[in-house]
Amino acid sequence: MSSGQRPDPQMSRPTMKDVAALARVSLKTVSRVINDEPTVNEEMAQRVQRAVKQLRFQPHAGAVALRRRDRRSSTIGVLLEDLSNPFSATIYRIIEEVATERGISVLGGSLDESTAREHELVTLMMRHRVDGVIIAPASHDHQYLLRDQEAGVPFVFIDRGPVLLKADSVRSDSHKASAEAVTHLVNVGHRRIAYLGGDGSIATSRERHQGYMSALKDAGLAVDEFIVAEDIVTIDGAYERATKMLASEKPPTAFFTGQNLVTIGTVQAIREMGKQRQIALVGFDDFLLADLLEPALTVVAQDVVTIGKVAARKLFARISGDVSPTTDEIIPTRLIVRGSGEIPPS
Amino acid sequence: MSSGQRPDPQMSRPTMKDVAALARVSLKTVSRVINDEPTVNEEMAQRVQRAVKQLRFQPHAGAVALRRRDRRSSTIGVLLEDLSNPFSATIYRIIEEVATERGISVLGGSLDESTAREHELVTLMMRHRVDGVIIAPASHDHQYLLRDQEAGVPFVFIDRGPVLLKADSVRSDSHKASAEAVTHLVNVGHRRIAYLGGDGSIATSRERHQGYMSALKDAGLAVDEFIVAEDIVTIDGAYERATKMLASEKPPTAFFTGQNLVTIGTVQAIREMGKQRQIALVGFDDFLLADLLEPALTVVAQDVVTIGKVAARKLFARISGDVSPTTDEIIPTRLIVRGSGEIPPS
DNA sequence: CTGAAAGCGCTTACAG
DNA sequence: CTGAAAGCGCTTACAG
Repeated sequence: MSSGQRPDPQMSRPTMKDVAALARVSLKTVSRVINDEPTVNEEMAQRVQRAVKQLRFQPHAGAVALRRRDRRSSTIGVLLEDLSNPFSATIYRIIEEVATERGISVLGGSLDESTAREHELVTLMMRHRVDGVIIAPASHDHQYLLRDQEAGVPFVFIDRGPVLLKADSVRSDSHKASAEAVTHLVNVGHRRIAYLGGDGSIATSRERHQGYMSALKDAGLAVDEFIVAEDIVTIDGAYERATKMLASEKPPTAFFTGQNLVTIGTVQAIREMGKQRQIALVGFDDFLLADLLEPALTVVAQDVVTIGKVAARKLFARISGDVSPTTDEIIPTRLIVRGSGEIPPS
Repeated sequence: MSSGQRPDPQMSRPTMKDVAALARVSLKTVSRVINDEPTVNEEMAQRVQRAVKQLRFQPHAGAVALRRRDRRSSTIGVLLEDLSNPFSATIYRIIEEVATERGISVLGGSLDESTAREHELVTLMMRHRVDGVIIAPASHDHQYLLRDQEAGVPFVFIDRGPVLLKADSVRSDSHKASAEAVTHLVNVGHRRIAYLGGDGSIATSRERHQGYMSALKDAGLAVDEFIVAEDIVTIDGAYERATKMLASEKPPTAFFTGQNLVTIGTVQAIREMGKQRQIALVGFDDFLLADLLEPALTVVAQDVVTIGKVAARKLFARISGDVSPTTDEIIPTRLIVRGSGEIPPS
């Protein structure tokens, strides 16, 4: 019955009990040494250290979490839109960085704009008793998180704020950034500026659309619904809409595109008509190679690194017991002028 | 002392005990219902179901794992080079997909080509008792994993094979793909083809370099070390080396670049000298927008999606008890002809 | 079919 | 300073 035997096909790993036996001390003493409690006899401590090394003992994180007073699992959950897209991937990476420094592991998940998937993944995270969650939600009602919040799990919202829930959030000012981009085009002389944006049910998409609208209004320009599209979710979709607009009788002289994929599809459309030197374009979100296109792409860029860092720090502060009022951090965006947005109307 | 009370500042979550009390059955019966064991009286089962709903009970994954005979934690570890780069991010996403279908959570980590970080993160994963690991290793000696392997944790290597360890692996044939790319340039008429590659200590980089060498040899061409660089790790580094080569007395007429960032830096260098219509270029790895450059980029593309899927399936097969001999899956690459690789020497 | 007891691998609270 | 007992939230093995 000693744990040195292996009844299973798979060898069992050493436990604290094995360490205690080898070091000829009690379980509790091993626990003390492992957790760096100072009140241990030097000689015993060394025996324990040696036994730990010899057995290559690694404490079972699950068992530790189960028994600890604070029930910390040393894991956090990070739920983003799609970990394969550059925005989500960068955010994840930054959070991972901050977490690893603290010995915390990260459970990651992609929501794909699906409320159902969000619910599933949150449930899964809760079963794992993560210490906190950073989420770019797909859903539009976050009351369901209240229960877990009250159970002590902090949630930090990223990119999109919480709805019907009080929680910290970190994001860019989409409205202002979009207005800035459109105003930039107005200043270059454009009067007929198209908007192509992503799924209008997403808060950030709506804000970008509204930023476009208010910039037009401020410039005294009327909105022409024919050159406004806010339901584009693929590169091809953007390509088609942009092509249609450009081929119309009254084509736009400039585009503001509210999302990465939309920007790419629009570039393709403009390029295919050979109009890349006539039609202006400003895109939301920067991406690798944007500066290698011809003309290079003018964009409003989010400060993705800062968003991730601020969110991670906020989460860890909450986990460490920070109970100050929730905050809504707005991270500044930056207009990067590269050429495509400075083409005057012809 | 009932768990309905909350001595802590943070409310405690309902446990199976609470469910049992509310449903007026034993713990074991609740366990049976939750685990879909069939031998439960219909009426009791319903009482349990109702109690579970009412309390919004979620089983504690850690406690379950601790007690299960097989000790499954329902988590896997995914350790890749850098989750913010498109290759790693796509792989992660695919694995996540396959895992989520099975109710498995994914702990992700970036190794950044650091052996130390690899060791740390593997240790962390082992503490969490992950059921298996998919790893694109930074280290060049994987014996240290033997212990965990024997303890029943399957490892699937991705992108790079295991060294001094027997384990499954899934990757592209870097050597063959590179040779193909270089031969393509030879067939276009090039006799002076430069190689710019990433960190030569990485196995895949070495294979790409060797593929370049053997293609030259097959074509009866001599190697000129001046136009070979295999220690480039940044876009700027590639830019500088390419610029230097192009500015030399005997510049190359074509480039084969062994990695994404290197390709981008080389494009910048060629472009800045205004030679994008004279100098040919084939890159290893495809990327978004490669087809929007002028000329569009010819690349050898890895089938990232298949690599991820095959690795994930292999891991889950192992976790489910597959004990067949280890395999080394080679996923075919594809030469995508777009223009930059078909420019003849001038 | 149902339940009381034991125990997974640890930490806690309490004696000595 | 050290250790024996209890218990975290579950499943297992075993009676009834």
